[in-house]
Amino acid sequence: MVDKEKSKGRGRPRAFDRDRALDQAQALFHAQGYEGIGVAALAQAMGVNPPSLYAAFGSKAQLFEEVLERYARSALPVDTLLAEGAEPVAALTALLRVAAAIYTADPQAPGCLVLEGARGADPDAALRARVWREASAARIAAFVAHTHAGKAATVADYMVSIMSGLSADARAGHDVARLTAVADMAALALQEMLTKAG
Amino acid sequence: MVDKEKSKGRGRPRAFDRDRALDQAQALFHAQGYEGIGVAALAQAMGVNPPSLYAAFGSKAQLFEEVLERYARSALPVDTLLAEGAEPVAALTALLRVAAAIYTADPQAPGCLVLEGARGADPDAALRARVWREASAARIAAFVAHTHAGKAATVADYMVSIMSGLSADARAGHDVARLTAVADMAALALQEMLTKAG
DNA sequence: CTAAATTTGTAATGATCGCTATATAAATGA
DNA sequence: TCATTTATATAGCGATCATTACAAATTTAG
Repeated sequence: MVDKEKSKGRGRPRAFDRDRALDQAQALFHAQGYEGIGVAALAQAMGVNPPSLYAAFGSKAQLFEEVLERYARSALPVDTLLAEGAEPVAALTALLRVAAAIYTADPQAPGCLVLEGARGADPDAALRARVWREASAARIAAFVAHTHAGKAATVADYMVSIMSGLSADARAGHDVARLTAVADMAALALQEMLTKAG
Repeated sequence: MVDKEKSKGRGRPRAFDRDRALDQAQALFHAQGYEGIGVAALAQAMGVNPPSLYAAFGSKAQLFEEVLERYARSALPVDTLLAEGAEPVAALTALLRVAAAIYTADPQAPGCLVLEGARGADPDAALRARVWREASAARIAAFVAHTHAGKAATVADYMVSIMSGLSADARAGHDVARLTAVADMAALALQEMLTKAG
């Protein structure tokens, strides 16, 4: 019984582009964090008044959830990098290096929106972000399990932990070279873990 | 010309224990984050009214700074673990394992107060926490430089990044076993980095 | 042309934010 | 004793928080 957006209904038509509004919200959430940006500032950047924001998205937390989903689905090319037949060490190393690049690509939106959101003080926002954090861990674990079933959980934990550290580095202002150096060093552990017996 | 606390002065004596008040503040900041706890709640937990808090500590940000310093000096036994003659791989591995244990020791205060504070949305608090984050990186870099001067900066970056990831894991609710598994896997990269030529 | 439906902008809600003006209480120094 | 100094508690400051009443505007259905 939840109303979904119908392309054409009866009343007054919406005066703003929902996707463009979400783009603006994503930029602000990424730059300032969930708690660092207020609804008034969000609404202004989205070119909308607060009541329209609430009518369209429900609440600040629900807006954040929609932004998180868009980001999680598009930020990292996980499905491309972790294709079924890919060599595990190379694929995971590539994922870390791409993360290092993407986390530093936009100086005004450093780090990973999901991983940073998962650490926020607001329990509602953190919970919603953690859903995607865990989804990413599960995605990596499934990939690793194809070749190293017994190590999948630990390797996935390790990957998410490394990416969380890279995200924090990016937010601390480190540049792509420093992030990449850390990513490459982290890859040494992948090599050891996945190519030696144990 | 900054007034320092004198053990005895003229006026009415302070009615609370400054150190115990800082303990309470540290517990709340650690549990809820700088932005997650308000001055009113801090004052109540410290057994003090807001004006006394401001008279004793200056501001919320300055109180946080004092808490950070206490925490940074006492949370991890860095000076013991990174003693001058210690073997680098073993010492740094031990530091990661101790961090994993400490970050999960108190379920109500998971993670590292400094590393989590350095990530907050409040620029004032984040800046003050980043001072200690960088101090830790410098401390580790100096230790590594004794034996591997050319790799000190990258290894220090790596260590801080790993610890930041472990702190995020702790805040996500992972237990000490999962954190330790990640720490041990991260140690494989230390072994590779510091015992092979390059 | 009218009624129902939906979005719009204006303006305000109560709550909480960090912080402080004010007056009183309690200590010391003269 | 009495002025000075410092800490105390009460109470409230303006600002901002997420959220929403409300009425005017704009659409389609009948």
